Amino acid sequence: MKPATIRDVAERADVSVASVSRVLNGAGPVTEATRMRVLEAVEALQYVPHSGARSLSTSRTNTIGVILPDLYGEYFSELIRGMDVAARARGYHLIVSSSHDSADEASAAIRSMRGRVDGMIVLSPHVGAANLASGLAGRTPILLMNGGADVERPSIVIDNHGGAVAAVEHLVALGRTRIVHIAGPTGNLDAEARMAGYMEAMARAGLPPRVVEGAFTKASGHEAGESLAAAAERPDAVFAANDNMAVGAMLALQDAGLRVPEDIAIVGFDDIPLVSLVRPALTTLKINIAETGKRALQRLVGSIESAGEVAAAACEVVRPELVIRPSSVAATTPANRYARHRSLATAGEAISKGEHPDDQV
Amino acid sequence: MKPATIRDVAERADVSVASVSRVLNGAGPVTEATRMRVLEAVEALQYVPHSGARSLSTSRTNTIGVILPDLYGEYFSELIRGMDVAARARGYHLIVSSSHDSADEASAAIRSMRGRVDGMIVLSPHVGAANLASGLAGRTPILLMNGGADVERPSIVIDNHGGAVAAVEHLVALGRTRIVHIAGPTGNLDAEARMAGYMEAMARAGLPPRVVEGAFTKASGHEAGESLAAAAERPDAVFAANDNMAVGAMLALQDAGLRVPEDIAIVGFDDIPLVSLVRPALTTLKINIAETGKRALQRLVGSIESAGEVAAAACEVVRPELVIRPSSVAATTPANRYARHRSLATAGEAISKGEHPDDQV
DNA sequence: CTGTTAGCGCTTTCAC
DNA sequence: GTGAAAGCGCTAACAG
Repeated sequence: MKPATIRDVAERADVSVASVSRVLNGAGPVTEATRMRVLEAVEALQYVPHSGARSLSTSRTNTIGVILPDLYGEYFSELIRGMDVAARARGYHLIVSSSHDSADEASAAIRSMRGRVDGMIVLSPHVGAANLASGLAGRTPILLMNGGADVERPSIVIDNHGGAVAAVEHLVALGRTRIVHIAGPTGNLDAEARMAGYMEAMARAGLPPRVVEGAFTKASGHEAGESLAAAAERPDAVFAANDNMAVGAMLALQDAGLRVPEDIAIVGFDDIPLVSLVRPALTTLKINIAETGKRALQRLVGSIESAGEVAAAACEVVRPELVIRPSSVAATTPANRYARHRSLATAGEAISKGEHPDDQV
Repeated sequence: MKPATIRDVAERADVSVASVSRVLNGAGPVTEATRMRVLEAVEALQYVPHSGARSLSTSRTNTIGVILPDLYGEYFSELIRGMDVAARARGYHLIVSSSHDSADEASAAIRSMRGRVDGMIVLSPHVGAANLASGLAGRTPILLMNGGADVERPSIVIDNHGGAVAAVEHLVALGRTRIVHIAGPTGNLDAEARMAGYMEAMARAGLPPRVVEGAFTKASGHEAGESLAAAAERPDAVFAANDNMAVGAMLALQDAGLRVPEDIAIVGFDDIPLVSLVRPALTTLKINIAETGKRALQRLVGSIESAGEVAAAACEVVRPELVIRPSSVAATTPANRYARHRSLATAGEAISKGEHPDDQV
């Protein structure tokens, strides 16, 4: 008892498969009479077109693939959410593939998507432009989001350098002088650009740079925080390469008895939803993550549908915005309990405003 | 300059397409000689099989669809992460579809997956067993995770009732008597079961129930918290139907000047990563979310590959585990600063242990 | 307006 | 061992 095919429908409606196809796709002329007959047959047979077969003949899958290095944390889920919204609005499906530990795995994943997607968005830092150029994806349109400003192909990059500079300048303006950077993993282009921005801004401010390693994870931030707390010369500010590490570091520092921001100010990067829920809420460089994902998908679909026209193979830059929260600037009122209230109010506000529209189980 | 097809490879290797297929699939006998020739041609032509076409002839897509109501927050991202891990381990792709506001939309999404997936995991609360039964998905194997313990078809459900009872009993054991429940959205089976558990446990304890509405979102929890803080008779404990609402409520209550857990204890449900990062960390009913997602995928794939054998159409139950954190039980030491330390240490511990393996940008 | 037919790219009997 | 050919389900010319 297999599902009905277009042929079954044609038979039952006593028309040709072509007519059925026409009716179903709203393409081509059809009498109202046949139209009805077809629809009735479709109904009776519970017919649903086989999209795989359709793809084969149209060579369009209405699916776009997303290659991620990982699926942990809010950064990626926000990104996917944005993409999903845009995709569904344009009638596309999303096929996600993550956890590629090596360049080989990522390549394999990309390859395995051929014939399955109309284009893909690639975030894997392992996948260099070289890999892609080597025909990995064949003629499949690709949009890069892996931090490398690639002038040759469509991509979206964050202005990491500018963001980092803004972070440091903010801390310097606050009078902090011993500003440490918790770096992201080496090899990650976003991480490296943030570090470069930090170095440059520090140099410009005439301050000695100090970098401790991190891996973009909360755990690595926590470790970094512990080492800083135990260090001989304690910093008075931390600029972490992403929010996860900033949160991890903050917990470790607080754990060590330091007050944030009085003893040590903290600035993160990304503005994941989490940062406005921790205490104190984190100052960070805000990227509208979901919006960026949405934008990425729109651009990709645009270039797919314009089918090779002006491919607008440009590199779009997203400029993060400094959002100041209590982790760097204590409330204006000196009294400590007021500071606390201030911080809570801030977070509360973010929530009720629906800034991060929220989760459902 | 279109991508090479199997025919191109056959031509170049001077063999038949059948042989190419055999070599590539490792099926059927082939001389080492032709084998080499084929592989060489594949290499030269950068040939990658068109999975769409393969699907059409094998009627297997190696893709499973995931229908979600939403994509907000950590619950779903953790779930997807678990599924993705399991999927990739078994050679499957994941196609996600979310944001279905209505039953119709969800149905359409399910239907549009026909011919595209080998099976699907459905979480949309809108999709009742009835809809599914009416052939929506045709013969496509489905695994339900929408809270309804459906004995007739494969599903995974959380023991919401038991979890809720455990939550209330925990609070009662702590001596709390004015325990309020922040409920999830009506119509959501998980939410309703949690509420029922709450009611039963309260009755059993001889305590008057008191329920305030919520919607599983942080914002709704925040609102609920505000109303509770302003209420005439202030509760001394809150059991929220999920962690998001618990966190939202906690922020509102703290905002209103209440101390957690001294003035009011809070218990959530789910154990999303976030809850061990807020202050105080939240007591909650832990579901190993990623693990559950992994399990769901494994079961589905199992039933797909056993192709109708003992379909094990059972309803599997996941029992949440009460994890006690400082939001319900203050540290043993009376001094306040110690309590603070305790709470931080707890969270720090969770991080460094890699309980929530973490994010990368 | 409608039916016929030729593929889309691959797998898979079934002969040779 | 290998090749020829028949589809998988659908769309898209091209005739009628």
